[in-house]
Amino acid sequence: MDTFSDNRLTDAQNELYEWIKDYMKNFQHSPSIRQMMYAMRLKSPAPIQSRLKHLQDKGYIKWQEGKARTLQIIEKISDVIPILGSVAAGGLIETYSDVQENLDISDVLKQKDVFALTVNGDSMIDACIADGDMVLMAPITNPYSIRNGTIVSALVPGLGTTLKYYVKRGHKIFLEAANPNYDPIELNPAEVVFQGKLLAVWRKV
Amino acid sequence: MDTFSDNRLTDAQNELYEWIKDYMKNFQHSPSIRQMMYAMRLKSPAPIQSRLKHLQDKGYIKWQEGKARTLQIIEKISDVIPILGSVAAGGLIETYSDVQENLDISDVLKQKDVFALTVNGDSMIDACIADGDMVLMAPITNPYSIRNGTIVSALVPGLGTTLKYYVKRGHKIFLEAANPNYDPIELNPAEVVFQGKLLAVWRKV
DNA sequence: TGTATTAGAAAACATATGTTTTAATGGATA
DNA sequence: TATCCATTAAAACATATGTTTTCTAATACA
Repeated sequence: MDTFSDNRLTDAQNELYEWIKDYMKNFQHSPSIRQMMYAMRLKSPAPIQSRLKHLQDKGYIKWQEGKARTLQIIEKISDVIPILGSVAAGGLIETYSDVQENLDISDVLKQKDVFALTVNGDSMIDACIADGDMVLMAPITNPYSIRNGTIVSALVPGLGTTLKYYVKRGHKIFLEAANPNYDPIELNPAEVVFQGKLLAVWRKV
Repeated sequence: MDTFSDNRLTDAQNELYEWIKDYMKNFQHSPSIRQMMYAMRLKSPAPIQSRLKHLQDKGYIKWQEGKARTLQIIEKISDVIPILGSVAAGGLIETYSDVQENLDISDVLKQKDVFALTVNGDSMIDACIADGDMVLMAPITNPYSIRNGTIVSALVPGLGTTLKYYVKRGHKIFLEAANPNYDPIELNPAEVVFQGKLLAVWRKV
């Protein structure tokens, strides 16, 4: 007996399921049964309820009985990815079995005014930020709040923008690379504008 | 005139707004006005409606009038982040001005059965994959399709799972680290199960 | 072909829930 | 203190919507 056949969807069920997911992605809330009815070109809510029950039995959705528009999709939402375990990048470790938790990148993405920059060059290579990486940054509103060791994008007017470690010593600010081939840049606080601090690194291969 | 004061929320409005966001994150659908009423420790729906109107006027939410549970949070959804330009990680380059394009990570996330692994150790450090990084992997269905040089997670039964470069020479498979301190692992094809190939790297700082 | 099973239409029902109205309360302002 | 405004409570209303029932049409099966 195929364990998957239990959860397999009929065409009608699958069409409804895909439509629901699309609706909820667009509107951030559940559709009503009558909306699904129209979308499925039906003229009575009964078939929809039947399909919803099947989708529920097969573990695709759930809802709060009697409550309007309370569907929930049971599965990874957009930005949640199952973390299946750890991999050794040194020796070998035991295999992973099942989902441990979910990788949720939304907490970074949903922050206010997050922006991304493309990295050029290798001055941060020892911080594992490589040429071509995307760095996700949060705007810096208060330069005095930056802590030493933070990776920031800084604009030095007339010169340009750079990604470096922020280090403040006395009244001087040093922008230090994570690559010994580059010398620190020494600046007065008035000479530099800090644009963002590093939240995350994204590398697509 | 402060342009921000228009959109600033009162404590009551902010408490409701945060509660709504939390509810919708948890349930994937909108709460009802009476639920909000109870959550805000009120005994009548009128104050909630007043606060919702203010949230709407200030551009935080919207809904479909007369329809139950149709709230939407107005904010940049999901997975599109403005790319403001490049930063030098070498010398200095010109500053960035405006949005160049958007970083869309959904193409990776939306792939079928993508999963994530936590990286342990430093054997891939020269590939800029550091201890603690999350690697996003696509399942490998056909081991013969793996190209030399791909980074894969491989299960060596009885030993464990590891993240390495895949290299095939003749009838032997070599799992090579990106760190000269680690020796390649030499295997026969029958000894190893390939689970995923690297799609992207995610590092939250 | 005839029967059983399923899907759909139609109508009616129950209620969850948005909306409105009115009055009471509390806080700010003059 | 008196007045005004915003907030809340209470009640009532309208309807969107989940649910149930009954009947018919379509489909599968023997």
